[in-house]
Amino acid sequence: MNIGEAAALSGLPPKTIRYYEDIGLLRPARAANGYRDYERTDTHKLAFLARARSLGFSIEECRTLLSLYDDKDRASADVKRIAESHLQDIDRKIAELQSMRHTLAHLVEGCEGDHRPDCPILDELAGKMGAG
Amino acid sequence: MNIGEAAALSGLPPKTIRYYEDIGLLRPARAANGYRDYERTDTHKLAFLARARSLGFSIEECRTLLSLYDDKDRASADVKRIAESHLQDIDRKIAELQSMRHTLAHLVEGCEGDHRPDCPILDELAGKMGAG
DNA sequence: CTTGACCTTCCAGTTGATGGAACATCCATA
DNA sequence: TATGGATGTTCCATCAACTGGAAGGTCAAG
Repeated sequence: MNIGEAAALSGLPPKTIRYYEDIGLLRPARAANGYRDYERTDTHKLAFLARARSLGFSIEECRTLLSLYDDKDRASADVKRIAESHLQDIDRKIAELQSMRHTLAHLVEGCEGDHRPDCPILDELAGKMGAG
Repeated sequence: MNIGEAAALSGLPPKTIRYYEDIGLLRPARAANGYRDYERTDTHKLAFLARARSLGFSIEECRTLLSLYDDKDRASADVKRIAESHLQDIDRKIAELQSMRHTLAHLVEGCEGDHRPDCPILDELAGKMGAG
């Protein structure tokens, strides 16, 4: 099938699919006219990639996951290790965002939000830490 | 002062400071020898930028915040609006990450993590949604 | 006068795509 | 058979927000 159909089946835009080919994630066959020619299994792998990416796995992680997916003899522990490491990444990001949220919410609270120019948000961003 | 000292005072690497100049965030004076020449107020602004960036404000938000910082007549409401909108962005990101975390943790839980090739993580990424 | 730390500019690369130009191909219809 | 529109192809540029490195200029100390 052509790239358009593969795109519809996998949920990835054609541009992205070509990009994934560029970086060597998935190389489809070529038809006589030079068009990319995707198999059913290719669209499965593309959908796999779409899902893994949406879960925040990096392209390099996806590359590894895909090779594990292709390897019928791999141990599930290999996959689990990657997933757990990614889980830790996510936890770190959440913690960081929550810390940012905390600080920012505090700044917003202290600001009157009126017509006057006095603004504790700018003051604190500027390093003039006040009472709060 | 030279860029090195401004970097030390603001906490930003010289490369980043030059980049900020490139994109028009902060244009310092130049000394006779062509070196950038920073004032005290410049280093305050650089530190302001460092802090705003570390709180996740985008460069464009920083540009706006900096112009508000410079404008003695601005209303604190203007600043508060930006900060609140950014707070919402953060909340959205946290929610997204937590949803990812949830799904992924569920996958990891279901995986034996042993020598056998059966791996629910890959299965589910592939779209074969099982019992769980 | 040399050494080395610092400064300058410019160009390339990062991540993960996305937009567009210029051109080829295919299919359906007039 | 012509033609027109929807596809497909390649390549190049762009986004955020820097970072690294090359090639060279300047400065202060010894």
